[in-house]
Amino acid sequence: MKKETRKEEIIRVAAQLFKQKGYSAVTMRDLAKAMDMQAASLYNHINSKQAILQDIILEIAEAFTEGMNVVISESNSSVEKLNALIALHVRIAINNPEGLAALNTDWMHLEEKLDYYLQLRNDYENNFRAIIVEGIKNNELKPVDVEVILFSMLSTLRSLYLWIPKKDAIKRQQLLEDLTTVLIQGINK
Amino acid sequence: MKKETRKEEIIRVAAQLFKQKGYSAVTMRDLAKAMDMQAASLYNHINSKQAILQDIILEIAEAFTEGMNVVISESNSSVEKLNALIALHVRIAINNPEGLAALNTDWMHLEEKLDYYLQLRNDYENNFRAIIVEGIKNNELKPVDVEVILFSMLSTLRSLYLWIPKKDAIKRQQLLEDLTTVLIQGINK
DNA sequence: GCGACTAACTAACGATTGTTAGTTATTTGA
DNA sequence: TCAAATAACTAACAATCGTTAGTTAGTCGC
Repeated sequence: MKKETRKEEIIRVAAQLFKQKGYSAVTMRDLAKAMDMQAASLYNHINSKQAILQDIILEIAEAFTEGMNVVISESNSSVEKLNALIALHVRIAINNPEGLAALNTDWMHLEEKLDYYLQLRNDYENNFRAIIVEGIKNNELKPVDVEVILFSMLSTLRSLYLWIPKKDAIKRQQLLEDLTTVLIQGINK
Repeated sequence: MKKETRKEEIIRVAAQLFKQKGYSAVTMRDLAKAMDMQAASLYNHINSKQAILQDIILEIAEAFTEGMNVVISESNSSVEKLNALIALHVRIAINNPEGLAALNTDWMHLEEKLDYYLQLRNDYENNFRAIIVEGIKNNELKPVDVEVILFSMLSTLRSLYLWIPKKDAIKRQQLLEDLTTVLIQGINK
């Protein structure tokens, strides 16, 4: 475990504040107070407020892209791939719920990096959609509207950051199993 | 169809802007420009920026509370109640996706009305949870962790505002049916 | 025709915003 | 031991924020 640099600490605390109030409502003076220093001192470590947001969001977006590539290349059946994607979302949400909050609610405030982020997100959704289409085609999944399945799964997986912090470590292990049941098998008996 | 007052028009346009950038990032001058007037002129019709947010969010929150009461009093089986709740969310999301965006992402910026909103939301979630618990108890639903079912359904239903605007009127009718299948029956064949 | 209402305007207010400049104290590596 | 790097500070900048005051032009009911 490498020791956290001052810059990393600022970015971590910033992500916590962004989760509470959103990027736009957090001032550099808010962040400074949470770090117990003056606002101007922050600039010894970071370049701008915008750069903090980019750091937080793009790190996660790239982790999703990388995870998707692993899933596509390593998993076999469509349901296996979907299971692996659920696990990917749970893992990232456990590791960094605050960062995920920023990604989900403040991505539109990315400035120069907005196009890059949207490209990563579109690619990810297209890969996700292709797995579902494949699953329907080879008779693994019910022939329900692809967009509805995609929307339902992504909505749930993208909201994990809101719920995971409320669960203790023990229940988090059970979460992956239960979530897979609900999303794949349904709840009707 | 009653004619829209100037105040209602301002609130409707404000909701559109809030959906795009979030409450904090929208300035009164942004809103004025979208209304093709000066920022100061807005105050002939509304009391404050905060009052606009309250109008938007509380109207929807109260519609959900009312809808939940109807569902509880009128539906019979637990699955019927869940079906009715899905329909409730779809209906509200079709009627007012912009307002739902504000409710979902900017509720924490409610000031005096924050406690009232949180009370409505907690009551709603508790009612939703009780329906699921009842469904498991009377053997209508699989005995999966209640919180996971609740989380999964609410995440999907609360994200509807993001997806519904992309669908045309014809596909929206099919949406309710497909969504019910996915959320209740699952996608595995 | 006239007062009241509606709905816009210009000008400006004090507060807050992100950020820069310049300085100082402490810690570290050769 | 001493220069360099680290990390904080005070003071202040121009820009923008939500909002108020005061005014004006058009519209409606009597």
